[in-house]
Amino acid sequence: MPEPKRPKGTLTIYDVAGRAGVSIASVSRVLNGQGSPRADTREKVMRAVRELSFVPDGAARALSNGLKEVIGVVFRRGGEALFEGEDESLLFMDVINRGIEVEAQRRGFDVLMSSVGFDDEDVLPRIAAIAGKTDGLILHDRMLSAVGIARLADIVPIVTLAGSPTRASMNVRCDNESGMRALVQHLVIDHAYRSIAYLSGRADSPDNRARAKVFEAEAAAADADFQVGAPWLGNYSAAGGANVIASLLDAGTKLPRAIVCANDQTALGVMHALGRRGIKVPEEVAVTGFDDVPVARHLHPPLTTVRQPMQELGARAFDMLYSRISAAAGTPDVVLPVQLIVRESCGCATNPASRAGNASIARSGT
Amino acid sequence: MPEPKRPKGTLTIYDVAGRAGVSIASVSRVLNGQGSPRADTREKVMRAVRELSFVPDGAARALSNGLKEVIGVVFRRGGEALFEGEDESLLFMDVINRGIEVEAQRRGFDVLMSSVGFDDEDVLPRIAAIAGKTDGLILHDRMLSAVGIARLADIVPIVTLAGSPTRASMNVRCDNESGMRALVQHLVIDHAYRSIAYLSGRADSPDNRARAKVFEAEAAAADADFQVGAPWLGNYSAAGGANVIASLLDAGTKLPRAIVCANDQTALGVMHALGRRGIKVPEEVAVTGFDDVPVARHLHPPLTTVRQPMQELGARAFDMLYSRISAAAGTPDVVLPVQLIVRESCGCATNPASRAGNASIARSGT
DNA sequence: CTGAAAGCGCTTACAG
DNA sequence: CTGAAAGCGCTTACAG
Repeated sequence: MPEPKRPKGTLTIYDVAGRAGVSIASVSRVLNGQGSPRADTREKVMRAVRELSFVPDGAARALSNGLKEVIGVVFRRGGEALFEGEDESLLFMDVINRGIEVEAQRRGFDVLMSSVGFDDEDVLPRIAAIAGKTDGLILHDRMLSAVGIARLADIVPIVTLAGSPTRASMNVRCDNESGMRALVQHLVIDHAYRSIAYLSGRADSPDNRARAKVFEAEAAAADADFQVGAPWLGNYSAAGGANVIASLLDAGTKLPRAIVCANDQTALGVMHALGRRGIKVPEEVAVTGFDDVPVARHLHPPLTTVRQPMQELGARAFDMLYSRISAAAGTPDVVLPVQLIVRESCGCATNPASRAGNASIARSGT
Repeated sequence: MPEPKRPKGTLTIYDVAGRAGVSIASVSRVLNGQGSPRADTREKVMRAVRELSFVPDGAARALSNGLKEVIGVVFRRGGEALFEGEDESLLFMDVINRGIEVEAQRRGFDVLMSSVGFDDEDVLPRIAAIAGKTDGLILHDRMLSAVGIARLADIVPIVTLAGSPTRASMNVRCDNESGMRALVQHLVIDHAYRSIAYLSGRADSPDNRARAKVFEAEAAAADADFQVGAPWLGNYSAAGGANVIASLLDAGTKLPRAIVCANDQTALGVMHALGRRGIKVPEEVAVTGFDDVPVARHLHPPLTTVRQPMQELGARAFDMLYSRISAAAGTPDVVLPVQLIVRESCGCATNPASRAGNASIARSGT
């Protein structure tokens, strides 16, 4: 006997119960593996579920048991004009998000991915709406003020990325200090460069501040000439890096022997700007990045940088959120180790046998 | 007077109503802009909402009005062993997903991103669970059989990507036919290559079948020697492409003058394999891709390929789903135009003034 | 314009 | 083990 197809087909647990000849409570128990339903009860229910292709409504479920099994991830998108060679998809956020998603899946959680524009002013209402649809939030770098975080933290647990923990929220970040220390030491000690500059990221970024601080300390410790601040202010974008170089060159400034960029994107812009002026990297000016984005190994020369475990960063962020959701516990502050990746843009030698693609050995120029 | 902080803090619309001295209906109306609440009613409600940092629960809302304002996106992740230089983040899925998300946001929808492993067998239950949490589904290439789609389509509207529409689902895809036609004609006519092969993608992929078919037709029409099938079976991965070349070379086979790869990833693997054997691209063998992934312009030589409007593909997919959700209407089948991107791997000349990064002009080798 | 009340589709004590 | 019933936090006719 064909089923009387309901027009707007919302099949409910009542339909299943009716067809199986049991109560809705039994259907629910079978579906969720609660209690110990009798074998034949289970059979009847499963058959009805199969025949009807029944799928329980997530909203009803969430409302009933207070768990949506969804977390939200919020990040900034676009904003800076795209620079040639700079593609949004090389942004490391994607890798972090992938890490979050994979880990979430292990726990049966799904992930609401939501981006907000770089210049959007009042993002709190938007993030609040997401909070209402989820059990917890992971916020990428510089999404919300401490006040905004505190306000939302009353609604759902929050983990921030590359920030710092607050009274109300947890944080995961990478060990900028060790990474920058290794990088600067490589330049001023291994390569013995005596003049060196730090081309910054956004001034308000905690990552940037941490990197700048260690840069100064290590350069000073090695007694190298170093430059930071005023003319060297970038914004994490390739265009920002390129602009700084262009301005300095236009002003007739002599460049230092090595330029430490706040991130890979900036380094990309710097290398491009140097290339346009015919300045050779690394022969005349060495350039380094930070992040190890996928394209870093494909640059000319391949970029020396610091690799952050981005996928793990995402996974850890989810773990922290999950333990907070399920157990109201969780470490508030986690710092992940990083790794110096020596390629060629720092001036290191080349392995002519290998094409681009290796971690620490790659061929420079031709 | 300090609020008596509820331990597990779930603030509800009742709390707001109480504080504002109105009914929950009024709170709801103010919050949703329904009806015409009096100015002072609105005031009182908004103040209470602000003071309490109230955020309505998405699950309750969804259950009540039958709209979750969430759509699901499902795609395959990982699987193929990563090849050097091949990074997951260059997969074009990310770009498509970005397109979906941006468009969804315009409508106030959020996006549940969910990946399943490449080799996961029984994905239907997992996708069904996602269907239960959303108002509609966008399925990337080859996620579900027609039967699986039909089953889920009773629950939520479905848009597939790069497939074909079914009685129950809609589809968006790019115009493989025109793209491949332009590409092959460029090789056999503009470059006058007389021998040419198609290194395929996964045999079960609709995109692959469409591309293969046009390849054959155009090569035959130009009276060129062409090879397809048996030894030329790839799987869309760089490793797959490299393996085909290695096997052919090991078997002493003479390669054709040009190799048309099913996608950019495959071309990446092919170029790498050729490089290892000292075979020059494009001087000895020309290689082309399909997709125009971000890294394509950074290869050596820059890859000639066909650009698909991936971001727009995603946006259109959402639009189709949205009109189906909100109006029960929607075109079931959309085909988007593509563009031939001529760089250097096909044998085209170079513009020495520009470094990598331009669309159709870039410098080959050194 | 506003409030009391029903209902959205589940889960889960509570009896039996 | 199983069923009747309450309740999760909203929205929305329906009266007033």
